[in-house]
Amino acid sequence: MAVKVTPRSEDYARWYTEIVQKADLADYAPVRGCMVIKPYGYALWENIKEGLDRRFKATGHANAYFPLFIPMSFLEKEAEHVEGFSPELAVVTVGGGKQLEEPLAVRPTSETIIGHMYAKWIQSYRDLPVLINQWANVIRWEMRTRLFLRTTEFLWQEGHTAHATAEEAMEETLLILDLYAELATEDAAMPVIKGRKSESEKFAGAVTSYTIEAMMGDRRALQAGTSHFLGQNFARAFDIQFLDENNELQYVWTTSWGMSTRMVGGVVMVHGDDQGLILPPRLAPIQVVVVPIWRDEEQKEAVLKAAAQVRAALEPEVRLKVDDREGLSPGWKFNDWEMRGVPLRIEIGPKDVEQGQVVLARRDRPGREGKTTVPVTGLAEAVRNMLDTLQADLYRRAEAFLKEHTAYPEDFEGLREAAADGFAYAWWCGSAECEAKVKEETSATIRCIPLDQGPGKGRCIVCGEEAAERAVFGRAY
RNA sequence: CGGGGCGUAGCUCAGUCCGGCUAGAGCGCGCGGUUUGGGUCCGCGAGGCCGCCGGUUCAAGUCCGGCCGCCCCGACCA
Repeated sequence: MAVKVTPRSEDYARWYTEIVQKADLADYAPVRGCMVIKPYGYALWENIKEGLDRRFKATGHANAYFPLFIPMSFLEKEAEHVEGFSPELAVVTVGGGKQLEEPLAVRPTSETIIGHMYAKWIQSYRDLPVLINQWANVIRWEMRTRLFLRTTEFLWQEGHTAHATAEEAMEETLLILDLYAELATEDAAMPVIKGRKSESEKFAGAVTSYTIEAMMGDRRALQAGTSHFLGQNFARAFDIQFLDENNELQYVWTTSWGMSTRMVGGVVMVHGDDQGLILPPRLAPIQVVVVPIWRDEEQKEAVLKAAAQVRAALEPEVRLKVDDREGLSPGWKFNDWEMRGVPLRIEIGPKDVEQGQVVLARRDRPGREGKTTVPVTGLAEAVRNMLDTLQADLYRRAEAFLKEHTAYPEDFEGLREAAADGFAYAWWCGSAECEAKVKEETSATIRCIPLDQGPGKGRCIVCGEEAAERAVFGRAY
């Protein structure tokens, strides 16, 4: 009965932090800015990971592993790259009790060391393309950290590819962006906007950065995945050259792309409510929880037997848990599993056993409204349908929310209002000055220049000059 | 790095202003009973270097100095 979480409307940041901990996703570690991902949170990450890994492999990528330590000199080889990352590097200067000859950076990302290796591996156009991904941890010494959203150490995948032509590399960059968007929309039920980053927001060392941007429950933007076209910047810095069909020496074209444990935070913030998490069925570590209800031993036996039959009917297709813990009331268990965001609950009591039925309760519809009684015969079918419906409804709800808080302002005042409420699509001339002015006056930034532009031209919402593109403005995480 | 807050039981905190004898509550945990269709109730119990170091004092959770850490808000970032 008692509310245990700060309501979202009262303090969104606090709601988020509390929910992540109370749903057992993560806990603070004894090191500043670091967190422990607990088994339940890790299981959620593993499902995201599997969704990505499957898609990468289906498109010809292979996993490999590169070292955690990167010689400092490597990072310094690409001018923009070092400038972008040096403020947040962790550096090892002592090893085995001795001062190191060359300090080692703990990888903040692996373009440099992978570039170094690619230079060794690539000789001929026959060696291309190289399509490698790695699952790894990285360290970035951030000022302010938040569980999952920005931690000093985080887990991610980073893909690094090398191609013979610019076209092919660009194709790869956009292919990956599509895979990210697919994971977000289909698995995480998270609507996203695919777009290009502005110069000021792009990855340090990239020619062009692409992103998927999602709207969180507080109407702020979360960059959920990025894919970079690196041109020949790293190829030149690391001398990655190959002989083409005409026996001419050329630099390769590279890409890099990443999605991180931040995505877990995104799932929490897109779907969660004041009762706790709401997990999309495709990603939920537990899709269905069975809560047996009994009064005496006789009932207990009958109910648990029915629960076992339900389990047998649903497993292994459905990830299911029977909560047969003693001494906890059903109501307590309901709240507990709601906090953890389990999409579907099956209640089985003596009455149900008697009548050959169970009660299904869907997480996205609180209380009695979300409950339906279904016969045990054909339960598997009903559960499968319900999970599909839930997955679709979660997406629809998030999409409606996104649309509701997206505006198309015509003037600067309108932009100010729209950006305070959510996302604003507006014409932008492309100048850094206009971009900076918006940031300064509204605290909103250009989240991306959407790939999906729609027709026509307009005038920059800031300076009034001709503008060829619309940008999406919003306050960001 | 700037601003604010906080370090006392596993958690949330009271006690600190105004020093005092055996350091408290609620939740959680263990045991027994009672309950179980939306966070049952009762009893008993375990659990503390009061963040760390130093100082003042007959006496420090409490006063003084220093240090460390964490959280929140801003500037940087997946």
